[in-house]
Amino acid sequence: MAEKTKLWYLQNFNMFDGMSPKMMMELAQNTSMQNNSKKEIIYFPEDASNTIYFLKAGKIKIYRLSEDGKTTTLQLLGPGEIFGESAILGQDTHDNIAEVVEDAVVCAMDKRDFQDLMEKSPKLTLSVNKFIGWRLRKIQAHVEDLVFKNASQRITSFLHRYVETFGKKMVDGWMVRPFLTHQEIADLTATARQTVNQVLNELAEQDVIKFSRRFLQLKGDLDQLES
Amino acid sequence: MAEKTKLWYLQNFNMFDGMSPKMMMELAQNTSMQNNSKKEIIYFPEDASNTIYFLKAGKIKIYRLSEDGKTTTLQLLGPGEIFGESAILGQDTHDNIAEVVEDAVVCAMDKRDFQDLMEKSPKLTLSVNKFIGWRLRKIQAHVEDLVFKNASQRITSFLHRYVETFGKKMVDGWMVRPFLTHQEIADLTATARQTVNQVLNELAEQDVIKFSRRFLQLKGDLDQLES
DNA sequence: ACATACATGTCTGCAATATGACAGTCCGAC
DNA sequence: GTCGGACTGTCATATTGCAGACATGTATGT
Repeated sequence: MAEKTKLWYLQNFNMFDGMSPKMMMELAQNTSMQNNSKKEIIYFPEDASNTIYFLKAGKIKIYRLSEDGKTTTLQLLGPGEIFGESAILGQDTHDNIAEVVEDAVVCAMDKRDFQDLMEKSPKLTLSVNKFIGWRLRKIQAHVEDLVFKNASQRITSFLHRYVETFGKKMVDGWMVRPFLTHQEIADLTATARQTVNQVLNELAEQDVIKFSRRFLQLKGDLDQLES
Repeated sequence: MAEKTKLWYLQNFNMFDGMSPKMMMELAQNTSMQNNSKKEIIYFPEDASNTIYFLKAGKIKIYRLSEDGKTTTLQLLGPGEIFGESAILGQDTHDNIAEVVEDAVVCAMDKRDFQDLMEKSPKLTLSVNKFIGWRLRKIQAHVEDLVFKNASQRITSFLHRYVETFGKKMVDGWMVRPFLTHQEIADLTATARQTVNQVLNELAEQDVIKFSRRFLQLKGDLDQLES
């Protein structure tokens, strides 16, 4: 693949803001691309953690399974996000499952190459630290939600984040497309599928949202989805 | 304070393993010490995050309050652990409360000094990354526990970790001293004080543990405290 | 067009655990 | 040594939201 094309893939990651063109070229040389379609698994727990991934397009979920087959999703990631970061955090295996939720374009880089780059560029190291801090903050907020909020508050505030992150602002509200299945939302919010269904329909009844399998529309302002 | 003494304070942190004596001296120069007694608060949410802390002795808890006055403890830290790490992760305020649980000796270092040091020592950077990875793993496991385990499993497996981390191995089991209040355990496991009391007494009934306000004794092997 | 698998909608009962109340106990401060 | 506050032990009661059942709806491929 032409280096120019590779460069395109690496753009739009905040992490690489302010990097020299020379660095970016080096980055591009060490990167490989892949297209992954829905339901593909990028890695499993216990898989060797040698690679760090950059998500260029699509959505990825990071989740865990319990022994008795329950699922909990830790994060839903969109374009511009990094995953498989355990590779650069000194772990040699993954802890989670990474699965494609919407057809994705993923850049993969060997952890050694990335670490070499980090050594050369303190700026990059700083960005990485920021990113990790952000990830840590998000998961702490997740814990707080699980402990302090009830099921319908968790669902509502998830929808808030979902619309905020993935939605398009319209004159009269927001639109996200495609939408998730109720089961996916349940896994993200540690609730039951039936509860998600109920809350969703209540919100529609109150004319806050409108939804189908294909889309979620928020009528009006984001703060209507406050717990 | 003599640099030698300061050095003593900085020993026993895995993070500094393999650092050159010269580096260690530099570290020591930039470090200040403090003794904090039980119930003292080291920082609050929204406090400026300029300092990174090393816990030399005692215990610290990192926790959050909800609007309606509930508490959830994210971590209980013992000697050798780092906290306030948001300072080096690009956040300018803290998100949590850090409070002394058992009289503590704390080393504090300005984040700039620490970052300078990191730039000079790739080895330190690597250790820091490892530490952050470890922290991330712990909190992910916390989420998993909250979602997959029931109250009594959470309490039991917390006791497991508590004994493992802070206990002394005896011929016939383990001993931890001092013990926590039931409310503290409740906050750590997202359960109610009364539930903790009940589970604790059940375990005592089954002759797995023995406890009082002052100590917790595990009779026999750690794996008796498996969920 | 049909078959099949998957997703949604709705109800009902049940189990887990929080909450509130209150008595008894311990502990440190004075 | 005693007093007050905090911690522990044990109820009874309330509530939340999960689980199961099942009908309906929708997409996909042949």
